[in-house]
Amino acid sequence: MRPQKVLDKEIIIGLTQVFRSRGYEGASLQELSEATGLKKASLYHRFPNGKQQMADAVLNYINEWVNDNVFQALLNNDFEPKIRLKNGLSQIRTLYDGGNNTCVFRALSMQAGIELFEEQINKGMNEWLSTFKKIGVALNFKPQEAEQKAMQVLIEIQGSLIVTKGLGDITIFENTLKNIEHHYLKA
Amino acid sequence: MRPQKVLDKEIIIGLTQVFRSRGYEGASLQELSEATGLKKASLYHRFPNGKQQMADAVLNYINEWVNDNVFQALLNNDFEPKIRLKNGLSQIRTLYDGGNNTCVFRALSMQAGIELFEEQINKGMNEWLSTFKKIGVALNFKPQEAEQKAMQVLIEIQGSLIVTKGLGDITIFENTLKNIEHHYLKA
DNA sequence: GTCTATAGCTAGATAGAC
DNA sequence: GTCTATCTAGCTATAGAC
Repeated sequence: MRPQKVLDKEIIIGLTQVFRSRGYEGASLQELSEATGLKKASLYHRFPNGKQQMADAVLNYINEWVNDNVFQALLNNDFEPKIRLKNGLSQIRTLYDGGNNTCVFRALSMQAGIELFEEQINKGMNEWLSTFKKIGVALNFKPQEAEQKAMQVLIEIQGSLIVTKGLGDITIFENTLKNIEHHYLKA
Repeated sequence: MRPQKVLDKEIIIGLTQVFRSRGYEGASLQELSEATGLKKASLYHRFPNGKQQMADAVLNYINEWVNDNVFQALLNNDFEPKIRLKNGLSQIRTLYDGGNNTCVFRALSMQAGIELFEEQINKGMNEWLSTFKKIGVALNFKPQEAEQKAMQVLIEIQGSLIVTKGLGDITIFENTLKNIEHHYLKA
């Protein structure tokens, strides 16, 4: 693993903004350069394998962020399950900026992207599933029910982000987060 | 409206395949040419405004297909509501080839695409919502419930397609269609 | 480690023969 | 209406000065 200087994180954040909004093919080196404040040649110094390595770093960064924030909140045994769920959903709200951001999985899973990043996207989604299964079990659902609920959560989050974008209405995303909470807590 | 020769439809189908799998920026004129069997210059003869007009035609084509098949099945008063729902979902299965196809709305709603096609995507999604609201009302849900259910359907279809792609498992899409049917018929 | 400059290529788009 | 040939601009990527 490369050593993480302070500046590195700022670069990754810039790359993330571009890839998540434009997708893999839509993200040009020029725009990546502008978003990071590094000239193209400097980006290639940091990422010798070019654009693919940059997108790869973005996926790793988001994966870490989700682990450290979303999953950490959901699994933190200092709180009771209901609170953990609320906190986890709150982190998800932050991750997608209340519905304004698109999901990196979505952005990088069109044809060209999925061919390059299939493994990471696959692994990432499975981690969402297994973590939400755990919170379901903690909330006293049977393992099989918890598994189904986890899949439902993943689908609803992804779907609501697409519909939010298509209709230009972030209340759709917000309502979906509320519905997810209710589905877990009412039964 | 341009006169629709037989060949025109084949061209649109080729364009659709490319745009839906690669997105707007990912679809190159070369690939569009290969998929349609027309050289680039010939494509420009048919679509003087270039790539944007081609994607526009794809959106119109899919919109028509959905109207003639999905919505027609859902609204056809020759059948009772339960049957209409089943038939509509069956058409949706065809539209997305059982989960193998991505949705054109999704493919064309990344940054570059949404800027160009916002209006059509917005309109298209709203037609899904209003049609599914109608089938909900026909199944005796209150208008407000029917509206919520319609939104839920749109979200679940879009989300399941994303997750299906990300996990490479078309049973996810199939299960979602089954769940949608149950949600309408059990209550 | 960052930059300017540029290579090599492919993109979208046109001109003009047939 | 379709084609070959070509234009320009933008792309990813690299060379080499500092």
